Amino acid sequence: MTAPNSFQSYSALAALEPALLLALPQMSAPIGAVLFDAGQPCAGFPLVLSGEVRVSRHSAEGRTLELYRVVEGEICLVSAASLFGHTPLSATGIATRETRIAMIPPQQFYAWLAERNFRESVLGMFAERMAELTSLVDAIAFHRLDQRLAAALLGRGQVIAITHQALADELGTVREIVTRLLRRFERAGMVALSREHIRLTNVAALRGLAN
Amino acid sequence: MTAPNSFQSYSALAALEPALLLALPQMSAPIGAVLFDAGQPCAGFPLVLSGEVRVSRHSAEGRTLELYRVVEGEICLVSAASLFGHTPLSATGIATRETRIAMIPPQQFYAWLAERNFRESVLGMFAERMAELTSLVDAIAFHRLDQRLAAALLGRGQVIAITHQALADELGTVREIVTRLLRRFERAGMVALSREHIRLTNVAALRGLAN
DNA sequence: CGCGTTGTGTGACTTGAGTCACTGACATCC
DNA sequence: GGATGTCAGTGACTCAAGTCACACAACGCG
Repeated sequence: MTAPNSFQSYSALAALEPALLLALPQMSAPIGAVLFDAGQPCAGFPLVLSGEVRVSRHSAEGRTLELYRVVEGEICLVSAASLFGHTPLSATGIATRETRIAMIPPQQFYAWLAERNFRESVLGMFAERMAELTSLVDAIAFHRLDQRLAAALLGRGQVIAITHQALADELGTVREIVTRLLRRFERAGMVALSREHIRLTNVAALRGLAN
Repeated sequence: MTAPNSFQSYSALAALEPALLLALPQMSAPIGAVLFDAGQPCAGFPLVLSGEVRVSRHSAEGRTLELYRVVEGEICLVSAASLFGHTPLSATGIATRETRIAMIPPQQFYAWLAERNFRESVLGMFAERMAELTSLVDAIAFHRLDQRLAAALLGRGQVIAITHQALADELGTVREIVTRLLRRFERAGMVALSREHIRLTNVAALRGLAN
């Protein structure tokens, strides 16, 4: 099922020998599978060939906060940092759907970093992720949850299929709060709610709230 | 005043030609000087030769949250990320005291990244900082302010000379809250307070609170 | 020494967020 | 078509954190 060009969404890999890429160990994971966990050493640099990985931190009380998601062609900040510093992983990666990844073993990864093309591409994507993480810090520290929820709803199309619990896990809060805020949005005419579905009825207002 | 070995606290630079290092532009900044600001392009990779730089985000309401500090021998995560990605800086850097820095111009920085020694050292420090930033996210999202304040007090010696406002700026909160929490700590026998000074009287209890 | 500046302490009040304990609504699978 | 599990909605309550508006002490300078 893995076509020779499964890697083509990674520009970082463009200049590398295709045979080397095909020799990389691959694995597929079902929805919900834990691909790596905070505290563990990093097994290698993951390339998402298909599917999606959710990277998050978990609190002692069972709450969850999403740091970012990785889809085909993107890199994982936490894995990269862990490899760079030979330090344990600082977050957990879970497949949000059936996901296929290839792993670049650590030694291979270090060697490829010597290649200008690979390095600059990886570091470039790395930097984007860093900026996102910094905005996340800022959002959590300075913005109210309704603003963050509004922001989370935007850019996913008109109709969003998601449970309130899943939104709570993204935002680092609990289900009841998401429900309450969504109902407030609904009363304000910004969204229409139904089981597992949120339809945006006033995108401008949501955008205004999100700033 | 810049001895030829001002760079020696940077192991990343050990293998580089000393003449190149001495040719780097240097500047000194007084306490409170803004060395770089969020949104600007990054002027180069700063090496702190002496002094200290505080890197923080600022909210619209005038609150401040410290991301990390850079002293001699350390690197600046935000500057590095900005250079890697050719993206604007995502935070602001301010000298906390008289500070002397050397700037590695962007082109020079990219060139040196090709050197294995420089690259691995820079990326290694980068990774440590990333892990700290991830813990910060987690702390803000999941921990109460008293816990974070307790943590902020530890590891600075028995007697800390700082204003409540400065602590508030580190934690991303306001002065009154810090005052209130510190008084609570005092009543619980954990600290003794006096103008601009906090003396830790029960480190174990503070550590317990901080987890 | 007097006086402005800076740093602290506090009380009253507001509000955002989380917890608890339920009630239903819907979905689907024997 | 009842039984079961997942989602969603809600009211009552608690609490952490922030805001406002002060009072006042210590400092340091002319």
